Amino acid sequence: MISKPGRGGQHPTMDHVAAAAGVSRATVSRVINNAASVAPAIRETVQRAIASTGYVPNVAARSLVTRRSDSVALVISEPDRPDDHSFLNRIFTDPYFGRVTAGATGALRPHDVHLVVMPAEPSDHHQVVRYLRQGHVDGVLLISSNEHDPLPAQVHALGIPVVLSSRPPGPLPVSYVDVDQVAGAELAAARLLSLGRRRLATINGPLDIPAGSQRLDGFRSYLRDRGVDGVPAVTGDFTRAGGEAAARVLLAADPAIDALFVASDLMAEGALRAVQDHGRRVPEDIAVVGFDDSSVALECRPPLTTVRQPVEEMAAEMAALLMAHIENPSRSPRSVIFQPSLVIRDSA
Amino acid sequence: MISKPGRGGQHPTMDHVAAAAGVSRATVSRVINNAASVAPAIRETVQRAIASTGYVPNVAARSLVTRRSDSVALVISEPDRPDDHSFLNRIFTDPYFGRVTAGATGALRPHDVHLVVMPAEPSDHHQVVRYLRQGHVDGVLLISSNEHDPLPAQVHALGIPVVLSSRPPGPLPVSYVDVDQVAGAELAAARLLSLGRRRLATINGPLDIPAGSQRLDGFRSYLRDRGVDGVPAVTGDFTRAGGEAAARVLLAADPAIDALFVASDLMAEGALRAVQDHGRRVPEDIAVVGFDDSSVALECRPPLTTVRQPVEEMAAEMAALLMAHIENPSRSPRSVIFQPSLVIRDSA
DNA sequence: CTGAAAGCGCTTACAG
DNA sequence: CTGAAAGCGCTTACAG
Repeated sequence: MISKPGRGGQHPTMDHVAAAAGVSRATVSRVINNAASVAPAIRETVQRAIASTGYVPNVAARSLVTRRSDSVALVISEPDRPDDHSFLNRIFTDPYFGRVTAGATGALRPHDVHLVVMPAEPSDHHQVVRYLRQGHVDGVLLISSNEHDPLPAQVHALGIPVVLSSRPPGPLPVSYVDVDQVAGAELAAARLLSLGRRRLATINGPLDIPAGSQRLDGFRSYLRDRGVDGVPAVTGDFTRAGGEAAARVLLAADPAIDALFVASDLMAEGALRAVQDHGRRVPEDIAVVGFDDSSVALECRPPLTTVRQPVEEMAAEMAALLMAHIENPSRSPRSVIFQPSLVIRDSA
Repeated sequence: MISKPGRGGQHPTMDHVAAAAGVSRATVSRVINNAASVAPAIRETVQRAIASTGYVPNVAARSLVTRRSDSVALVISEPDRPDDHSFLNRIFTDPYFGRVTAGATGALRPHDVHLVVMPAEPSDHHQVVRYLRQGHVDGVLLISSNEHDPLPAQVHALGIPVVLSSRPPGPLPVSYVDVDQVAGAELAAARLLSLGRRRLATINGPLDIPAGSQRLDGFRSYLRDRGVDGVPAVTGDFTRAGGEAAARVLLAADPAIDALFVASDLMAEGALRAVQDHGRRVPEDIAVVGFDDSSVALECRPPLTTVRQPVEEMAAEMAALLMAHIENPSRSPRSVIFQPSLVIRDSA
């Protein structure tokens, strides 16, 4: 007894089907893989045999020879935080990552490729790399925003197809998808200016991640070019609580600000609260523009005017690029940059 | 320096390691799988050979003989909705499913088992079943709340180990994890009564799912036993918008209600808005109790008093049960019921 | 404690 | 268009 029979009885193998159809195993394989060269009559016989035996291919055996697993990893590489009670919880309840997962899943489905979602704190990197090396997946979608994250380079060194969610830190010949961060910040600045606001402030994301620094730079330099200088900025951590705290700091320093650009909707939701707790109305006293157009923008009171980032589409594009690289490993890396747009609601 | 296996380059196999270590392939296999019977000196030699060759086992080959994939599916079976612009989006940004995913991922990690997350609308059932039959995974965690969902029975019929997130509809010999829904509703009712409220109302979940009907029944019968009858109820769909709409209906019917039990925090957040839009204060005019203790409970204004359901722990327990069933397929199915608790914050 | 050998269930050149 | 045969890279009874 080499191995115990499969749960629920023996599964039929390709040999059973071949016997039932009176053909060779090779022919059954060709029918299953839609090889062109099977005679219609035989194809039909085989299909009937497949149906009658209830045959389902064994994926391990197939993978062993094709060297394809038909699955792909979505690695979400995020720094851990001192106050992180639960890293996994933060990742899996974050609306941004949720949208990414939804977009990637949807795009992969027509390819019959499945997604293994792997949140990765720095301490998990080793495990992730080992997993990828073992050939569990055909490629990886790597969500990494931190400039100093070593994972993109490590994954690339594995020689496994990979697509990043933003420009790689340093010269890595790897495909990536991004949104034009600067253009997005400019859209926000222009809106606030057009509303006649001149006492602007901003809550930016962490400066060691491009989405943080580029949105800040874009916002400030657009304003500077139009004569608005010295715009105060406080750094938040892309969480609701971080946005709320940052807004308090800003309000304490200058209670008279009349406009606020917040680098994410989640932070904007927190900021809205701080502003309102401070007794100021939105948008009458302070106009607020967020970034992302995630579902929280609609849940805010008032509904948030925000810079829309088509996250699901971007994730779908990442998946499409990855599939192309898997299909053709010598394909040149390329980047796809999405243009953001302004969604005007009630907050500005 | 280990030579990296370039694109198209050969990964070393077990034979390479065996040759490098001067032993047989079988011995290398034993070292890798921690078989007890390897002499320490040989074990060490083999380990050095593994390191120097950069060998990593091929998982497909291993799976083919062990019949284990070391991954598990998390199937989230949900009805689609007429107004569902994006099913995937709804699933992946739902805080409840996020907590489930986090809990399961964390519990599986020590087993070195990975999670394939599969949202499944009714139209996807066929695909899901096929995926499971192909042996991609060793077992399935099935999140299904709808009483008429055929998937639990279908998956069970596959003979693959499965653990459900609630009592199966009908007599299915399958393990499941649940929270004591009735006890939770009673906790809410008792709290509201203890606050002196007598004009109570409730927003319940869909009645064709146990979490919907049991919370409603538990709430009403607890009150009835204490002389409070005819409590109005409106059904919501467990979304924020659904809760808001339901609260409006309730308020229109009886503007004088002084307490509200809402069957999920997400719906409670919506209800809070409707109540406040209606010019009524929480908790002064209307006390509100939610259900779940998800992160949104803390984000509400005021922070929500709610019935805590330890979702992450429950998901971890599901994972533990599943691993046990995989390890020992003849293990008897069992159910594990968690007791809810009341978390008192500001809304009641 | 270790090795030779069989076998897991497929796919795919290679002939015919 | 079809089949016989080799081979993918492992694990594991079986002998020694």
